[in-house]
Amino acid sequence: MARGKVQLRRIENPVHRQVIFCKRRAGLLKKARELSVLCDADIGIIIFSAHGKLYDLATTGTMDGLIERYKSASGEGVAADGCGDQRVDPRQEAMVLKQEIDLLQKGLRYIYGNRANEHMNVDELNALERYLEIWMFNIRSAKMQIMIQEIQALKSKILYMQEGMLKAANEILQEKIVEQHGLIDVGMTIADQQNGHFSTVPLLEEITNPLTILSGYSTCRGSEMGYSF
Amino acid sequence: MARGKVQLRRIENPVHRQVIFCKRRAGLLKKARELSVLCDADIGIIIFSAHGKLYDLATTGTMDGLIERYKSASGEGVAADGCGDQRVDPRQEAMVLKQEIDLLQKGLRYIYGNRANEHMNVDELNALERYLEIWMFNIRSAKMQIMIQEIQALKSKILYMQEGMLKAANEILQEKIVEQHGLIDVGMTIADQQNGHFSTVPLLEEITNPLTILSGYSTCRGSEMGYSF
DNA sequence: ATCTATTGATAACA
DNA sequence: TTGTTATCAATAGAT
Repeated sequence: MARGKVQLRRIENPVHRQVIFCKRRAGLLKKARELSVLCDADIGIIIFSAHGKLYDLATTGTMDGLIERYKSASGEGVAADGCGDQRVDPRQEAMVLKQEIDLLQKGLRYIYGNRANEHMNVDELNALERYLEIWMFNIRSAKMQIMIQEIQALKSKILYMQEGMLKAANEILQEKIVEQHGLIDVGMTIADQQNGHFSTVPLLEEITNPLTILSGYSTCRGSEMGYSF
Repeated sequence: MARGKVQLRRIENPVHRQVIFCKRRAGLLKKARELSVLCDADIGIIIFSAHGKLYDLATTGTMDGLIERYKSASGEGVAADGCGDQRVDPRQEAMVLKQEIDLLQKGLRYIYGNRANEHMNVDELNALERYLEIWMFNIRSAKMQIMIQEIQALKSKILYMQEGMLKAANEILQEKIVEQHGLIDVGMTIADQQNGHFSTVPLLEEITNPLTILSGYSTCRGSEMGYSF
């Protein structure tokens, strides 16, 4: 270091200690990142300051991922998960969710501009990308739901109008029939309306198809988010 | 450090990388111990070598203790878990984590328009959708940059290998020519090789193909955002 | 592993 | 916190 050889003992001056902590912590993390890059190693560092504040670094994936890897590597003899991976182990699910949260937080920080500290690798970016894709489909599905509701409301409203118009038309017809002829022409008039001569009215059958496609896609992982359509 | 400025990239020579890994790992752990003593901090370090071997350090207690402390400390940052962390029910934890994901989703909504309200109309959803598309674009761009760097590194490495092999092949040719014939056949021999009759001698033309394939592979998703190599 | 020439980290200061 | 500088510590390359 500089201007004085360092004594390997706790620094008593609190201000001095804080400054040294900040600088050496940065240096330690830099060294770790360098080692990770130079030698293709995966490194996780957890630092608690004297007051309990947490600082951490994970050069690969998330810290939780590294911790899991550590536990299996250090535990060696003990195979906690065993052979059957098919079962939906809640613990494992919780771990996955934690990693997803970690990823999203990192992504949010990435957006908000703290890019200096947060360097994401390709795997993390891929995971975040997949996550965002799922998110987007959830949003699109929600949008579709709203549109479907609006359309259904419009449809019922129009049906009501149609009923009213039919009723009025029938009344008029009745009057005319009574005036002039018999009851024969009434059926024809109704059939014409139901064949779609009102083109300004979107029908449910024409819109539900895209929604079906969306639902099918979103099941790839969307169900994990607790959404269903 | 010494006799040559260090390049912040993976060391290609395996022996060299192993030596550097050993030295810098020792240095990193030493730095961590110093920081721990000087500033009264609790530090845990997990290192996985490129081959998966584990090295670790815990300046206080055990690594597991630090990990537990890390989990509770980092968990508090994610969401208000104030009710107590003592319960270890994984299902409940999964529920909490799902709620945390929900919170993150709300955080993203906050980004796009500071709308605290739960319900979003179609226009808002459209805006959020566009925002996510931008986010994904940025992520894919970052990913592409990383991949481009890696590809360029591979290219230079392969070119270097090719140079060495071409040189070796030419030397072998020279020997054979001197041994067996005069200088008349030289042209023929070269021609034969270039047609692939000497399969043990990879020529420049034969090697560049895999490189092309690599480039093509990486465009499998990069092309979606308009990237090309 | 051990040994230096250099680079890199950083303690004190501002 | 951030930057500068004089020194010390780490280490790359060679043995």
